Amino acid sequence: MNPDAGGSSSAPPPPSASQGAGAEEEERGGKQVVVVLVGPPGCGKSTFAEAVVTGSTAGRPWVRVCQDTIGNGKAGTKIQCLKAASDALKEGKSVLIDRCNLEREQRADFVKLGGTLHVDVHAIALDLPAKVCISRAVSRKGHEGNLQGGKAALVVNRMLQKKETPLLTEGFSRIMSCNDDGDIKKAVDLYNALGPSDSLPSGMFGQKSKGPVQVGIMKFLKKGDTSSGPKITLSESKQGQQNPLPKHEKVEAGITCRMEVEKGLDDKKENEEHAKESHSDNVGSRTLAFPSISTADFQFDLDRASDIIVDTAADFLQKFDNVRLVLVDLSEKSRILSLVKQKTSKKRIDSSRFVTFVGDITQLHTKGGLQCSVIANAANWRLKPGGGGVNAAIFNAAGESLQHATKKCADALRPGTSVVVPLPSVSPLHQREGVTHVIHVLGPNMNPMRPDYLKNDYTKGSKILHEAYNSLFENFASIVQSNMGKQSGTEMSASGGTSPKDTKMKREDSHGSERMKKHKLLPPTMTAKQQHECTKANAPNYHEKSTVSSAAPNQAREGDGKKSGVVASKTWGSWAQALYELAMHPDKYKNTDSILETSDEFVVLKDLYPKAKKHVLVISRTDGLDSLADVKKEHLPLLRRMHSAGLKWAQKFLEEDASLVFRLGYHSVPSMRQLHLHIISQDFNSTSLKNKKHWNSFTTPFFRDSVDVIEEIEQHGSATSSSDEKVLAMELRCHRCRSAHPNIPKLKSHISTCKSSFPSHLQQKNRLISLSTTMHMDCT
DNA sequence: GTTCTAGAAC
DNA sequence: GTTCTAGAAC
Repeated sequence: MNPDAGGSSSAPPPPSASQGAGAEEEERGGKQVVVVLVGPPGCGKSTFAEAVVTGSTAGRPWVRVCQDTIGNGKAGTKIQCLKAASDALKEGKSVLIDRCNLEREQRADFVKLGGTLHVDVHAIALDLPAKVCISRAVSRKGHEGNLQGGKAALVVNRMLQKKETPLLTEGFSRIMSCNDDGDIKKAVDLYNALGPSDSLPSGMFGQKSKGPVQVGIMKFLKKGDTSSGPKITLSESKQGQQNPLPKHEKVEAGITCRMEVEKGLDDKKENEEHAKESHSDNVGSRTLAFPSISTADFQFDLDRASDIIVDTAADFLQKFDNVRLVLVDLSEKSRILSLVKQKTSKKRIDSSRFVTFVGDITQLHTKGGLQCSVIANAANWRLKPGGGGVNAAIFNAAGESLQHATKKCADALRPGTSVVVPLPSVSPLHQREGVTHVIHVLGPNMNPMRPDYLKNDYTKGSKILHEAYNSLFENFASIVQSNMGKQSGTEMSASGGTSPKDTKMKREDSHGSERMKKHKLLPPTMTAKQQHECTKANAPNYHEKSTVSSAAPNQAREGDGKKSGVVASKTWGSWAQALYELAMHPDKYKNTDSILETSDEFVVLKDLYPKAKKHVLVISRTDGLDSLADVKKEHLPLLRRMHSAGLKWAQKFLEEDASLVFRLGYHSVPSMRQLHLHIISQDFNSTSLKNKKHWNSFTTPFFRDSVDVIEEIEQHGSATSSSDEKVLAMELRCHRCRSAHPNIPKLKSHISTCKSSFPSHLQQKNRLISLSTTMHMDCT
């Protein structure tokens, strides 16, 4: 086997000499090597080491140093291992370090030993799926370290949580990842074929690109306490350099930046307008400037890319108010800018909130008169400076502090993801241009000369580009949200995140994830039988429904839902009929203690699956009024009375428990038909709150405060700014302090103790109902 | 190994 | 909306 093959058919070319010891190694012409095996019990380290020691066909002497057996056949110490390795090296042998070495610190001494003795150090990461390692470790017999059976599963688990992927920066000249038995065999063959004076190319090999990972959660893990718990480095993919903009496209001196593509006085005026607005409204702190991702050196099709930019930007702007996006390109002839501009106007996106800009992204303020505190960088996977284009320009303009700050945030980037780097105030880009954050983004590559070439697979490519922009915008929103938190009185009507700098992530201990003890649910509104009967009785007529107008439900009920011109855009499932049935026939259910109040207009019901200590519904009895989409001006009196009824019940609950805080509101897209107002206490202390959708439906813009809905209908005649269901998939954030949490149990554990005050926008317009607000209301 | 999520079915 | 469960994550 040719050692240059790198042991993996998908291996990228070795990285530049500056990354490893490549050039040096070649000069030395190959010599001994220390191979540090990295992997949990059960990954096959010993088998690997034995296979190399006994199977070497090229005459290189190997020694296996195994901590499990080094103490006269029994487990020994790391010091013994170091001594044995050192002795073997001095005898001219190469060494395989057979111990877990999962943490950087655990393997550092072996790397150092290589340095002291001028021997190359390789890492072989045996990255088999955890469950494979566990099942092997559990079922093995006669293990040298006596780690087998049930105990092994625990140990493997604990170890894997602390795993730190080996990095070249630790001092390894070569890192090879084996993700399955095939990879392992290739690696063994490679080392077996290594003669005494052969050397292997340096760099990273065999990294498997992992499937999509939710960026918010990645951020959470990345930002988390570094002393314990799981860590994910972003170094598990490979990408090449990206030169997003051709170097020859220099900006003219004098009038460097222009709004849009055409020159002229009008544009200059427009530029000045923007600059003025920026200063007066502080819009700069809510502006993201970004280059087109992947369309330059990564050769992504411009037409497709412009579609994706416009789509993702439109989605984003719909979700978040008070933010502005600026697509920047150096050339006034930029095709991507004109395509985007064209498509933006077709889509009727607010032109003040999404603009294209010709100019240098590193001089937007000084040369373009544009305030943008956040800029995006079309980064390379290593997050290194250089490579030309935007990446080089930004790293140059920002100075060394950006490199250091970047290093603190991430080691590398996967295509389709981004990472926020707070720009230190010493950076010239910060001081001169007012840039406070740089978001590095990596898009898909369609350039055969670059790594991770997607071979014209635009299905995959488009998906990754979508992910890249979504990730960029989400990270931008997090920064804005965090800034808003600091500036009292300013609002951004969306949930977002906080920047890594501002969020102190607490990592809950395992007890935090303990499931809550189950307790008996409230008596059901309807028995299963009753529900079934109601469904059966009405099902033929109820299955199709248009949410377009209030007339549609009636139509659907009258016939088969296929009346001419009516396109059913939402189907209510049989389970979604319960509230309708109750609203139409409350008498049938009056004996259940779930019904608190009935009037001609509404029914007040304890939620069958309360998502908080107190959670009731005020259900409208108007036939055909199913969701906010159906609500018109004529329904305002009803909405106001529903609100008053809700308020009354909240006050009643406050008399019982003064510590509660309530919100009254509607779901943007309800799951049950028949318009219903939620009155829910903000403790969210309930076993029925089980998943992300539950949480986000009450803590993101998906939850529409009743006061806002009423105001909106008063002003516009309809509830226009309803959020779509996409926000339900957003990362989990505390509704008080906005900290992010990796899963529901951890989130619930956090909110049970979080004492932060509520975000400022909730504290306005009586969106929150507490004892103090009701007392205030009584007085006025 | 257990915990947790997310998609399908209802 | 919930329940169930496969499989991903830990």
